[in-house]
Amino acid sequence: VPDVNRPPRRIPDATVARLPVYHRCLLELREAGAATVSSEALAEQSGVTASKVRKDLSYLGTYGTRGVGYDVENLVRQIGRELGLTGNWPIVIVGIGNLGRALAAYGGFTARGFRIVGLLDDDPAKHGSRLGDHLVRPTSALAEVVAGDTSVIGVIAVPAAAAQDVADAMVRAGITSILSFSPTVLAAPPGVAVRVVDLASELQILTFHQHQRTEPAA
Amino acid sequence: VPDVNRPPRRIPDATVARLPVYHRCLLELREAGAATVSSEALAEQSGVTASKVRKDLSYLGTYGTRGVGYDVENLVRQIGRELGLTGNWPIVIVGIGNLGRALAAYGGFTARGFRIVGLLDDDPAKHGSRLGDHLVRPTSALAEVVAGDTSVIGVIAVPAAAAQDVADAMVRAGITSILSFSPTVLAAPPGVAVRVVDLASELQILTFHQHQRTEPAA
DNA sequence: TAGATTGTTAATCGATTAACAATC
DNA sequence: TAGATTGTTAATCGATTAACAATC
Repeated sequence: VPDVNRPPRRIPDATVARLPVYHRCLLELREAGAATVSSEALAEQSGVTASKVRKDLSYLGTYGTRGVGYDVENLVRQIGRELGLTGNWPIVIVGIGNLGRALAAYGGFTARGFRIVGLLDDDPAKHGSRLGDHLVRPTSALAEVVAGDTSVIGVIAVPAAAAQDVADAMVRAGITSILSFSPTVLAAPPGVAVRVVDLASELQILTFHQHQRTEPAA
Repeated sequence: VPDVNRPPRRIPDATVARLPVYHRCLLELREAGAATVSSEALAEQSGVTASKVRKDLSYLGTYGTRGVGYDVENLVRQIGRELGLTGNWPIVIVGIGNLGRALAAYGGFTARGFRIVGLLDDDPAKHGSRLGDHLVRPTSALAEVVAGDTSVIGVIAVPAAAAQDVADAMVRAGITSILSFSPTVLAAPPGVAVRVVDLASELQILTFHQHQRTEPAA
């Protein structure tokens, strides 16, 4: 009887955050016809160190071959499996303003395995307007759109003042993964994963460094 | 002669990334009429721990009062000063597709002290079209728009395949801070700060956790 | 004075890095 | 076999946390 191999499957957050980058680079490498890739080459393309690449990949399993490198096709599959990239994640976007419209039309989501299942907004003037394959519907349709499918990912692009209400409604509808572009902290119960991308904060982090460089002797 | 106070002005990256959040919360608190705030209250509103708030703020200086808390007005000013928020950072957006248009119209940039000085795109069909106060111009106008002003922040929203070329052009034009929404790693010389926000990667990090929860015994 | 809350310390935790034995 | 490259170790670095003396 072979030993039941129970790997300590605890992948560090920092590693998880880099897996999508590796995945993207590997897709490009495959596209370019590469059969194998070394940690050195993948590191170069991903903008990290080779040491980091090897350590990160070692958390997933032993997929490399010493003296050779990693099989591109296999590594794409393994990282995709780890990230749960089944190629078919439903997303619902709430808030069809400038940003929501841009997200709805963004080809990058479709290309990376996501499909929109609903576009919601509470402005009656927007209801019924068509965006791609979808009609804009009221936010109250959230439960209907999700329909108990806990794999649906909620995307929030409403003004900050409305974001918490939308997040609450998403949680009530059974959503457990939320990506918000509203510049405000969101509270959510333990089982719900929330990521906030604040575009202005990203710029402000840049101004900090710029400011440090231009006025070094503050 | 008073001792020349030379504080070890090295602020950790993790702290810098949180300063915009504190700043935003403090603006809200000020709006709500709060004169002072405790680390506990600011932590609650910022979604972090009180210990973290105090440690972070201690890197900036000694701005709190024991037994009382922090003066909201003063803390807004101090964090703003640290981030270099002069209320007038010029940004140029290259790539006026869905996302670029949304960014150009995004009120959050204006509200947080940024102003657009140029909208550029290499599609001739877009040239001359008006977006807010600006006409869309060819990317070749970059040097002219920047005009040697190294405080200009470059925002990239072109397809991944074109992003490195745009980044190179920005660097040539004298830009030293770049925020890219193109899903690709960007190479830049040492003095140039680059941040990449990859929208699809953000979703993929969520699918990892979702996948872990739904298929715990992989 | 008594109660509240900061600023800082020290311990812990997690992430990065360099080095190299293992091995293809 | 010789050269290349992984997987892993151990050291280092940076960030978080809890605790509490200082002090308003």
